[in-house]
Amino acid sequence: MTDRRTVLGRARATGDSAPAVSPSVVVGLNAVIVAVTEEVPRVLTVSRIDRSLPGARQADALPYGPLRPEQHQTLERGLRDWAWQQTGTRLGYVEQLYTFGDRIRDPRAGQGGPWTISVAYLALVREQHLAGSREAHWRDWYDYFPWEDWRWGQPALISRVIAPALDNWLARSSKKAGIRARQDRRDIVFGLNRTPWDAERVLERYELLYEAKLVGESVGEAGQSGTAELGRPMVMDHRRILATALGRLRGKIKYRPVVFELLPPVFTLSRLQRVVEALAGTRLHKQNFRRLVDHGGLVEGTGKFDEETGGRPAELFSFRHEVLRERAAPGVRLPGFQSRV
Amino acid sequence: MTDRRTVLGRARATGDSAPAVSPSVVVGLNAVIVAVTEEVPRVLTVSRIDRSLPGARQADALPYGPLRPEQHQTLERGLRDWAWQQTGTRLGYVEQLYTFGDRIRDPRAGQGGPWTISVAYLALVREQHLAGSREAHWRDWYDYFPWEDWRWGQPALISRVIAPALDNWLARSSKKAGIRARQDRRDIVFGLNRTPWDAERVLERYELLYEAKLVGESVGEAGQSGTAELGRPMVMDHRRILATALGRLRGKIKYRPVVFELLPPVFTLSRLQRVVEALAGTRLHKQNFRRLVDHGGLVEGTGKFDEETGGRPAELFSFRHEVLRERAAPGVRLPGFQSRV
DNA sequence: ACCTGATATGCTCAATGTGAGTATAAGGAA
DNA sequence: TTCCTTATACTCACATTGAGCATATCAGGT
Repeated sequence: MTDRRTVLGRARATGDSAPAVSPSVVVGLNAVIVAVTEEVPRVLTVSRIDRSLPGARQADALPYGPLRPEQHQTLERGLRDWAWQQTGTRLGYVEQLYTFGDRIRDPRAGQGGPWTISVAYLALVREQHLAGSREAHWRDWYDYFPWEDWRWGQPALISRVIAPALDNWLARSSKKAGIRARQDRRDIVFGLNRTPWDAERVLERYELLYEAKLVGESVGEAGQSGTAELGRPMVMDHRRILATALGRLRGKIKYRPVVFELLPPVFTLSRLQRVVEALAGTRLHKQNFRRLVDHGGLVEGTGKFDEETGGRPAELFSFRHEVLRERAAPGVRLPGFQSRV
Repeated sequence: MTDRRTVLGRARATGDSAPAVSPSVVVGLNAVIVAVTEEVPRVLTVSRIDRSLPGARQADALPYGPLRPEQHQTLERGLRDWAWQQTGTRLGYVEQLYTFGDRIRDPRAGQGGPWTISVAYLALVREQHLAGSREAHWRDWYDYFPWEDWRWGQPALISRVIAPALDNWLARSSKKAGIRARQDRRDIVFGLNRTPWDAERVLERYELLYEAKLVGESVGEAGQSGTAELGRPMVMDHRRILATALGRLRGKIKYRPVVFELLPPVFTLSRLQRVVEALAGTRLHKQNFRRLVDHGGLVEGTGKFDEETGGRPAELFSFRHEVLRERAAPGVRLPGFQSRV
């Protein structure tokens, strides 16, 4: 108690009144820039050298840069700046995701070494060409998380690789109770043993694989079996950030009309549905989906038609901005899905 | 283009490979610690000197402290540490809220002055006595946001003070279109003109009042009319952080069983309902509420009864932890409410 | 013992929303 | 024309929700 009081005094002197400068903290800004082209959701990455890999190999990274206090007005503007400089992309819709700050995230930082805390953002853009940047690439985000795409049924990878590997992992627990706990966790996050698949648990799934040392980032120097299949690795903890973004986006489309940030001003309902399906990683019931967005006032027909469908021409729709005023929290709820088309 | 490339080169050299130290960034940790006692939701605050106020007056602040890289293992642990030192409270459930980082948030920081970015957390604790701390206080959070409590109908404050003041504000806009836009915004966030009240828009409401210079923090030196009524002010941007926390919590109780963090292990359904109502700021239909939590598998009866009710004794219930395994995202959905009891 | 007032708990019913399927429309290609 | 494809309309059973009525069980007063 006395001790607490003492420290409290210090806190007041240094912390609140005149913050002591802690020069060893670097604030990084990371951007998860998402677009959907055709049926595939993409994320914009740059190639970087990953010093934590043996031989300092090249690997994918998210556009990243440190906050420059003397230059950036706000965190978000700093982020837009870095995204523009590194990928040539002007961001539209941007939302803050999460701030990552474990010391362990950067292996270069030892005890007392420089901390990097990273403020990660999610940005949604319309599909576009890159202005000839050689180091920036649009990549299918399911390259990083192949187990997340259930549009063609449960990915074979899960039963073939992940489930056995996790069986192995849970057997490595010493106590009976520990095994039981690991079993539960595996079933919940991967939807095994008659537990339903929850599309939003992207981060939990990645972190479980990380803990079980099944993804490249956690394998370490020696290398281990079965990692190449489990998705393309990224620099440092960038895949964790990407997983956070994916999970958040999957949750958000259900209660906010953010999908339209990824679409041109006019679109067919089929195209809208394909974009939602690409993000959610599941199939939706077509008729019910139309009923939902149409009846729900999210879109309105333009009277024009798309002749390119190869069947009956589809009407072109546009987003009804007025819903934002009418309804409290409109989004594209996900009605039942069929894992087979 | 050439310019972009050039800067890009710099970015690689300094930003990614060996981050340049930006010594003028201080990372602060803020805690919004929430408990519910009886019918009132409370937040734990400390008294601090606010240099932005004339005469450097005392004002309420959130427990706050700078991240100490040499001492704190993770951001969250740093936060728990500060909360413990400043309020004597050990935190249980903790979740990251948002990272605030505008330069303008700290008026001491001029151009090139020290930036403070603040990582804010939401913590839920059970009601408890403070261990005799003289500067920490539990306060009714509706003291800060008196317009947010609709449990006894629409607060008189809204029609008496806020609506007229906002009428004044929208008339101050120069253009016709600007007035129309302000009108829409006012109606949406405050549920005026037959727009429904959306309990989650706490931050939007506070920011609107801030912009309209109706809350203490934005009035400035001169002082202005009608600010004392519009809630207790806080230091710097802490009330904005608090608004963020309240909105987030109101949203979260609907889809995650977090309310139980605020309750003892056993409780009556009435008490559970009163806690939810206190957070949501609205009344719920009693019978439907029980049907929801009971039928939904969130709670289970213990067979014991609370005799203190003053009527028929109420059964004591406890949280069913198994529900986390069974259902994807269980929460206490808010069925219809009656603004009058 | 009986009434009153309080709270708890059980049950009904209509309205709405959701999952899943069938039917029809309108294009192109064989 | 027929077949194939995609779009769009409609139906129907079932679950969920909003709202209210009815009954149960206590305390306290008469």
